Amino acid sequence: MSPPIRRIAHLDMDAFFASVELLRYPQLKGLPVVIGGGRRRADDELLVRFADRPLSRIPVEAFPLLKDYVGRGVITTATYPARQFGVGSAMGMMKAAKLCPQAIVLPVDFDEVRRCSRTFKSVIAEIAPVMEDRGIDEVYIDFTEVPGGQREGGRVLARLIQKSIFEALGLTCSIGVAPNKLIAKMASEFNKPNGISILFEEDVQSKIWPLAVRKINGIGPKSEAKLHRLHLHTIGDLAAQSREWLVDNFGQAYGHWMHDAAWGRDDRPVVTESEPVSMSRETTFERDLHAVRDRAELGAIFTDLCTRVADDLQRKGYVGRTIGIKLRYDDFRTATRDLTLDDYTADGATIRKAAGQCLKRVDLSRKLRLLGVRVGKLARADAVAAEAPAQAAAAPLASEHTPDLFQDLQPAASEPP
DNA sequence: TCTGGGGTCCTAGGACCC
DNA sequence: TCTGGGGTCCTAGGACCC
Repeated sequence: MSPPIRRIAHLDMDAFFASVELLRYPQLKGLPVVIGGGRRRADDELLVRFADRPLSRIPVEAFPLLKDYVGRGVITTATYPARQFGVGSAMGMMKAAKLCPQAIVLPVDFDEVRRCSRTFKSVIAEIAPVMEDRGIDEVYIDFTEVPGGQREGGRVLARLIQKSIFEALGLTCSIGVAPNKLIAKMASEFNKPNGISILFEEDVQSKIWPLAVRKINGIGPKSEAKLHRLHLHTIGDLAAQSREWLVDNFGQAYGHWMHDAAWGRDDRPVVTESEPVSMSRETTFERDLHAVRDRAELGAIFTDLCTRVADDLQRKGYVGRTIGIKLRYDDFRTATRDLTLDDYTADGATIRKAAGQCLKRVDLSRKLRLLGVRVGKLARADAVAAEAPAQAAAAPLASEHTPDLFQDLQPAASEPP
């Protein structure tokens, strides 16, 4: 018997956030629906107005429309009918409203989406345990050693997984099965929605090379633009370049990676467990704020962000040593500052104090549109407590700060730019 | 009317140590 | 005193992904 051939699957839930909403509002099936944007639930009013009937009986005409949307949000997902109009993920809501004003807008229901995410992943794990989490709606699965994983190149197992997820949730997904993660990821897009695509090594030339370079997971808008300037458009164009030429133009690491990617080579394993590196909270304001003129408001937001990161750390059992801030100016430039402490912390006041130090080192004369707080260099709280019990116990800083203020930033803000 | 929020990884310079 | 290096940590920014 010959050894099993490596078969890796990539599974992507179809229009996940939107599909989850359609479970609740089946009357919207087949219509252009867009998820995302608002801070406030756009359907709140609906739920009050039609409190007397089941959600599935709320008339379609009553739903909020994209043309009435105001705010700074972006689209998280669009249903396939909405995509027909050119609306897509990460697009600003205002731009989308121009393309498809009649689309229905619904906010993200994170709790429900997370619940569905856990369910579909546990359904997969029961069938094929070597699974890598790639975010809320995607996973890689190693089919190689799964009984039946080799049949028809993986198609039989992929079908079983699709069917099991549909039975558990009523949601569809698309699956690509290929010799590695890189090709599987591209393959999963071939037959969307509710599709399966099986690729082998020998298909790279015919199925992968004609695709745009941007289809490679790892080539983003910047690299795409640079490749276009060099007159390279397809993955085949990329594969035709020598390794040396790519290294000369894109650097050691990226150049070698690009060459391998273009030839469909990728030996990354499917990783079933990983530890977080950082945790952060950030928020874009409803209107741009000024460090001095809107001091009180900013101070409250800043303290709240620190508190929320601290809660996240404590809830998940982590502590961190590097505290950082991020701000985005009204012209969309981004600045970050960070500070590494001697001791690990998950304490809101300690984080607030360190973040306040960071704030003093950044230009605050321009208006801000976003503020964020990050904690990095994470370690498990129990591991650190076991190593240094005396330090972990002491937390004398909690009362040092009044809860409002952005007062740390006043001196720097009053200096000339 | 521009462009969310949560992440990871890489690069590059300077400090500091051996 | 000069010259040369290697290694690690810290910091800032940026590309990319979901």
